[in-house]
Amino acid sequence: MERNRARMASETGTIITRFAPSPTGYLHLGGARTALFNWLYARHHGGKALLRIEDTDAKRSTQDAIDKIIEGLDWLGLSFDEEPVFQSQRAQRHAEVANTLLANGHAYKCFATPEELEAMRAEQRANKQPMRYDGRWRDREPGPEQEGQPFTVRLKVAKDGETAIEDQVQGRVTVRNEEIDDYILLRADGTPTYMLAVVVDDHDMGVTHVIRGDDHLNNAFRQLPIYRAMNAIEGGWDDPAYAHVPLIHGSDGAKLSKRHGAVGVEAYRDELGILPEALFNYLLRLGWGHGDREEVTQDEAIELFDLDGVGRSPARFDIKKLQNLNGHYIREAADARLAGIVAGELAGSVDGEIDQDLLTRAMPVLKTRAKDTHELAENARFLFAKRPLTMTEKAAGLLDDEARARLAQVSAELAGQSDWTIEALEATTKSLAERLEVGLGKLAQPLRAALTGTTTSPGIFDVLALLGKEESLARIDAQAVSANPTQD
RNA sequence: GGCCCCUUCGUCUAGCGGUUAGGACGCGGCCCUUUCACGGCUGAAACACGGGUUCGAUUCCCGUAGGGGUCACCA
Repeated sequence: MERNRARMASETGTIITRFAPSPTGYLHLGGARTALFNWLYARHHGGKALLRIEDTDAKRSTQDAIDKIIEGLDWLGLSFDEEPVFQSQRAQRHAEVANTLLANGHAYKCFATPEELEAMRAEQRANKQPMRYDGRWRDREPGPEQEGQPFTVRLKVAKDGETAIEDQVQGRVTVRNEEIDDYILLRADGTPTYMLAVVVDDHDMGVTHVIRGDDHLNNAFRQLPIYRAMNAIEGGWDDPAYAHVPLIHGSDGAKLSKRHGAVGVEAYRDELGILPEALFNYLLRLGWGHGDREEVTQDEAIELFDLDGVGRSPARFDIKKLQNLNGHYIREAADARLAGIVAGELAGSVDGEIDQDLLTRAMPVLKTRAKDTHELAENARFLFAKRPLTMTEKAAGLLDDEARARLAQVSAELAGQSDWTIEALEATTKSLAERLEVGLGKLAQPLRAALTGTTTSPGIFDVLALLGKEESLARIDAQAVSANPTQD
């Protein structure tokens, strides 16, 4: 695959990005945004967005995590090109590159034991020296005593000069080469380290733009020497372009933790009732801006997104803004789709069948009143309530004798109503209020309590129309006579 | 601790030498109104600090402070 694709990419100028999560948990917000930016950059430039699962740590990687990540990406509407690459399956190729490096003098064998290295670090720590490998095997030939001993393969990094990258987000960043130690490429058991694997995989996959969290910024300076060494040896290993995106912090400014956001994206759907397009939009605006644009659809995002719109400072996660955006997208969403979601959420906690058609018809007046799908479902619950309705405390308090008497009058009036439409119902009720010389509220609030069991709901005429004449009158009549007649 | 990055309203951001420093969320007020929302109008709210450069700095440079990241035979 490898070289062909790499060559093809550089020759055609096709932009190739990749999202490379390690499947040790779920797809959290930070990962989702990194995935989003990679995806958008590729789509905007007509390139390819690839997915690579960095599962080389067998102890921590699980199939469940892999499924969760892919599900999460899918839910957000991010579809990647080609089948995902599993890093664990490429160990041989990684070793091959390490050996090429070794054979060409760009890497060397190190026989230091883990214990020895730990002692070295302890000493550096005690002397307040920077902690890094001291190069003790860099220029040393193994003697007879090393015969048959385990060794690691380390990259031979230039000791003088400096390395600079033109980061697409952070700008020019320079690090002195002495800061970069001869890190391990191949472990004593012959398996590749992450640092080697990313470079080899990115190269072989033809990745032209490495867009990732800026916790990897320092890694760029460690990874670049591999590209340069391989380029010197066999050519075709051009430096990729880098874009290090600032991390997302919790609302308290600290690193994202389980407390605030380091949960899988599916939790936003299941626990917070968030729509994928809302999270998509929110994530996009977290760290990226385009003038005054706030509400951006997926298609618009593809059109507008570019790396120069990405900010350099870390952003805090703000649930309030996400919820506001979610409310916006709920109002935009198709009624039938929302009805489907709500039916799913209500299933099991509602007696009898859930009439999705009724739900769909109710959606236009329901969706302006919810900022998440849970709230939407709760607000729809009255549609399926069974008589006698359970009253909230406020609703019960509202239904005093006077209110009940009014309900009886309304019932009598509405019983003769043949045209059960919002307009007709409104006209009838208003004229009744006028005749009784009371404000409409005096009739509407008791009606609301009787019809929904609560004091807040969509417009009362909408409710009447939705419930239909028979059910409406039944609910009204159930409350029109005092449930607890005064004993006198 | 070494190295690297960051710093405009509480939060997300626009700004790319000269602006009444703009928008959005949140917050306050008003309007709409049968409740709750939605919607509309409106108000309070920011250039971290100190030096430079410049006729002029939010904007460019250098410090300081604060925040973050990273220093494994993890990824």
